[in-house]
Amino acid sequence: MSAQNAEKDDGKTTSLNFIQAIIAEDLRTDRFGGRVHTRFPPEPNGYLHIGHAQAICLSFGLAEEHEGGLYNLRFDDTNPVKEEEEYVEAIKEDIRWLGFDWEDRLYYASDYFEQMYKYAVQLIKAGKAYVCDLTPEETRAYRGTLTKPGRDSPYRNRGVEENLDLFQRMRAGEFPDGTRTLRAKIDMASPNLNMRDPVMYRILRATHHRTGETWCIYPMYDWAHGLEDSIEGITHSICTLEFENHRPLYDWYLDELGVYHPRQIEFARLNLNYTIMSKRKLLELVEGGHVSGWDDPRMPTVSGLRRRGYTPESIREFCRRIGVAKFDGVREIALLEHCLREDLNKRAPRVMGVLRPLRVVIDNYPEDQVEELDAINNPEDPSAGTRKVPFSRVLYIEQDDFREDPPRKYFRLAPGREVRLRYAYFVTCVGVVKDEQTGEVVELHCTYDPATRGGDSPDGRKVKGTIHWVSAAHALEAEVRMYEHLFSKENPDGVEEGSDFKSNLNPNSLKTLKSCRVEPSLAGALPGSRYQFERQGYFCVDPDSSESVLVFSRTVPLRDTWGKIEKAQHKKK
RNA sequence: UACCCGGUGGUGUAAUGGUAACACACCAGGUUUUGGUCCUGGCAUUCCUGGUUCAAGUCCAGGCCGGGUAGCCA
Repeated sequence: MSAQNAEKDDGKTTSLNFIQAIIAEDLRTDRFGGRVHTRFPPEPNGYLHIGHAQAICLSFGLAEEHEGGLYNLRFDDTNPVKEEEEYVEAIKEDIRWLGFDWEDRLYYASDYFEQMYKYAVQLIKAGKAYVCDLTPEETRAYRGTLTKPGRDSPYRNRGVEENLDLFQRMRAGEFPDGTRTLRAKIDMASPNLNMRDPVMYRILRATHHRTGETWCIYPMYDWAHGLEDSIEGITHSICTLEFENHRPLYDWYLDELGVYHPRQIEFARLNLNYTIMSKRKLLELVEGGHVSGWDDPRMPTVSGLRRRGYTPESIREFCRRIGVAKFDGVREIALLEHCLREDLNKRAPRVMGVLRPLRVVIDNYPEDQVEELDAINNPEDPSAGTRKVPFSRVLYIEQDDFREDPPRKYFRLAPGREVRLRYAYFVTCVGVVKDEQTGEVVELHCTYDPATRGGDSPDGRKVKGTIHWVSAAHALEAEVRMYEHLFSKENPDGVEEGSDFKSNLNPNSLKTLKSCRVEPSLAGALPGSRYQFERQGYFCVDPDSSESVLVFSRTVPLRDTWGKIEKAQHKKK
């Protein structure tokens, strides 16, 4: 066994991803005293999405898989103009829902502001930081460009005493916003622009959600982040690829200060096809009314996925399967949906629900008779047991399950054809009633074979199709929201000149079906509960449900082999 | 035009100098009281050119292609 491979309980050797390999190496060389301690550091300026979920699963998972490993939740609240308490609570709820427990290790960057200030003073005293009076515009001009080196600020060589005095007065609120900054004295000619005397503190008067008006100077990300990691004793600070260019600065600050030095490791953030992940664009969808809110079931937010009916287990499994790398590729949402179906198949109780009802009268079934038929709750889980479903003379079936003129390979109901009503009887279509004006099929007449009760034919006669149904007199009315991908293009950002991602919004991403009928066992179903509507998909009770109306979201449809056949037939024509 | 980082089937991930594998997707078949699940099979891969080596996806050099970086955002 290689030193970089780990042995699991089952004795199988599993390969390590590149981060696990780094950690294994650090453990081997005793770089951090045998510890593994990670963190997830969200800025409380928006809701978490599936990309954050991956980052959480990664960072927290890395700690969980090591004996004694720990993980922190830390709010990186260094920019009061964007951050709000509301987001803090939402983020905590989402992470808990995903199944992680940070115990008592909840931290805020703002808790370290005083310590950070002291560290800044230390750097000034060491001649490694200075107060700069350049305006933001001048600062930009002095920085140079990607190909041209920058120029030293005229304030770069102020004396230590003057810097100390000015910095203290910045904190005391003597200067207007934006008039001065504290900068690290590094190298204005560095090919890495992050090293061209980066700003450490800016003057900013804003009410901070935790520290209120205590501060009018706030630390910049690069200065703050490594200190936060250092103070908390983080060993491996996992972040996304765009911070790779910042790592030299992360290291520089910690080295100059001579403090405990965690290791920053970058990975490729999650991209999903048919999905956008940018906070800014998601916000635009919310504010533009293109979705109902951050928790709209079409949103890739954790709260949206939750409302859609996703299970935390399926999301964690997805994050496990996509792995982690430095290659910035695009994952297929089909894999997420596969993980979802796999989970729901095992646990979701089956029920019958008719989305687009078509009335069926069983001509030879007694007028007032009602039978309670046995139905299996979950064929994948015998312990889920059975339930009773009422059957009577007038039923509803799915409009899609009848064709007056059935195409090849269509196994469902058609004039003269016999099919099985699931858990009930074999029925044969003997009559079709149409609307005289529109020609639309409005009612079917069938006969049933009493010998086939429960769905088995004693004479061994076969039917090609089994369809679902509900008893008209017993069914509950329900609203069902049929969701599809929010975008109709794999890459929503791929657009013509002059147009933007919103032009790729899928006009069919939500279709609301108002007069659906579901079996009576669903009475009182609680928001958040998930079901499989047989032959159709997985559905979740929406919080919009009330005593009087059940509202379901379609979480994900079942695989649809017939749909594929039909599509292929259309193509041929 | 500077620096940093990448490049393995359609998609993503593995192979850690020694038979290029796994999952999803797709296609075909079987089982089935869900056209679901499950089972079987198929498809198809190391960016290019050199070099080192008995042996290179892996190491080296050069090229090509892609991404990131010029906030007092994170």
